[in-house]
Amino acid sequence: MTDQTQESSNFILDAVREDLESGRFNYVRTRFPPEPNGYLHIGHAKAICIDFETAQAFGGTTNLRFDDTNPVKEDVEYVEAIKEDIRWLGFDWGDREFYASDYFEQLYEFAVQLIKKGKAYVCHLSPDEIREYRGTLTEPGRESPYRNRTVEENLELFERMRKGEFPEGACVLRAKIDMASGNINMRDPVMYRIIHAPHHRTGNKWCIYPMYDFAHGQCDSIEGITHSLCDLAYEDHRPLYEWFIRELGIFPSRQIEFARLNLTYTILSKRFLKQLVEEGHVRGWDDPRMPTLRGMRRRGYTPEAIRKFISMVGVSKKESVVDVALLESAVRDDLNLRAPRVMGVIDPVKLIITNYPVGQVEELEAINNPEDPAAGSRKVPFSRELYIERDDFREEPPPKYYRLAPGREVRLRWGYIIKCVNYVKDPQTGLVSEIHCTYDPETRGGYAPDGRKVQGTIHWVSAPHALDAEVRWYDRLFTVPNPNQPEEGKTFLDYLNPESMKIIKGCKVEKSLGNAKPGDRFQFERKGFFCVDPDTTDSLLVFNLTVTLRDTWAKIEQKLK
RNA sequence: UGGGGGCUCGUCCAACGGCAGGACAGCAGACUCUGGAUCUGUUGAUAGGGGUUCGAAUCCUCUGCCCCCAGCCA
Repeated sequence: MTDQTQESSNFILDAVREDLESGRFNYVRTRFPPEPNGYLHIGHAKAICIDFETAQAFGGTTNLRFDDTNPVKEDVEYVEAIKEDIRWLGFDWGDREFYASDYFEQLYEFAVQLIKKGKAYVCHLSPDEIREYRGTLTEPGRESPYRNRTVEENLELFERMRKGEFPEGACVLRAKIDMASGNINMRDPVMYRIIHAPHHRTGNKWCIYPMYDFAHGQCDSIEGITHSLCDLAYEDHRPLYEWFIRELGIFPSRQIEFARLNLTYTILSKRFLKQLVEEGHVRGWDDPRMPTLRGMRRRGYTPEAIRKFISMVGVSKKESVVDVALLESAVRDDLNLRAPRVMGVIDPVKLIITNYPVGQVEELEAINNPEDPAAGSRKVPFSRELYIERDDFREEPPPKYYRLAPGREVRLRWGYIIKCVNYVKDPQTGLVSEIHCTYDPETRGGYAPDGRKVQGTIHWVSAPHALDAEVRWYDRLFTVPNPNQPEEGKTFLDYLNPESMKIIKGCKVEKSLGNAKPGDRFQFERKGFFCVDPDTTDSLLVFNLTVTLRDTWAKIEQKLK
């Protein structure tokens, strides 16, 4: 019992604990800092969980801070979407919602402070020249000719930058650090650049904007963030993060980096996801095949399942690719406990019970969720004509197949035991078009009073009562585990799975689904978990396949081949 | 040939000088009115060499491999 709840620790939690014990900090505050330039995906969910849960573990709080320092890439549309997704995931930042742009004035003052200390200067080198002066990975850079201007001159120039006296690209403010540093980030990094573009929050108030490096750490510090948890990509930036804080003499937030999430059979790069949407490879940011939180939500994944998955993945500094099967397992595990069961026939074939009275209808009782007695039961209509799954009947059953076949018995879930006496084929297509069975009236509810064993149980719907439905059957978006590493001459697009979505029309589902609402989740017995899509109309139910059930028979059948 | 990181079952994560463990996946079985769920069992790993130590995945050292950094993006 207790081993089950064993507290899962990780290197970040360890570090925070040490900081508290050593007195480096006496409280914990983290932040989740998205740039409002796109939609959140499962990779962000990892960061969100780590940020919020690390703070929670020590009774601390987490700020939501939009890193809006580049007006040309950002939009309010995204801030609303991001907030919505974080809330959906189940995290609450209370009133601690901030924007880097809230601190533009303060940041400007910090810059002035550094200029006065002789630690920053205005540089007129062009972008190309800056790159050239920066040196290479193996050669040191050279100092800018503008590096040793007087404080007064720098102060004046920087003020004129702010006033808009220069066009974009004319000059930048740089930190004066070390052009020979092995760490390229320390070779006089740009602190401010000129962008004559309106900002989604500050409008036209500013035309100079701080770079990430000059904004992030200072914002952390201003907000009293103790632990600034971020991507491994920023490891190289930590010396700079600490340099600014030290030179400014402000609150010393601590940056700790962890490995970002990668998942098999998908991509999590914002740029590539955008390409999928814009080139029409998927139907939008909320396409159920997308690894975005909106996509997963529409697909039917629950926030609980996603959080569970993130906790199962763990936290480390090792770059890794997590098997998407782990995610699917978390989703099944969660849905298994909460999704009501219903009967839905994806690929229907007509079944006629020849000895059942024409016109007779019975209401049979079906349990809603065997995992949850509180879910109760419902009545499902039964009649002479049913639909069953085409795959649940074989003219010539393979070994170990224990569904319906000529002369064989099978149980209709919650119904009767039936026996196949005949079947008819469509001469045109060669497909079975009708299956004729007799039922055993003694077996109502599925129980055999004589104790005879009936191995197979199949799902069904009453033909005259069934509702029409469209099912969108999803598979992996890509055909290979790691589309991020294409072969020579290929791109991730070459690995798109052409069968990632199959639209199946003509499905038949039980009557009780008539009042299902978009977002409702069900288990179609023996098939999988499905979620009602917002495309559903009064006349047509549309379901998304969330995830299939484990299919042992499919494995057996595979082996037989 | 600069700087910063990383290498433990197929995958992800533990083990913090003391029996290499868990989850997912796989395999085998039990049970079952979902070939679901559940339960049981099981396969399977410390990158390599040297050293310290009673004892090393863990400490030291050498080697190898992988990732990141040369935006006026974040």
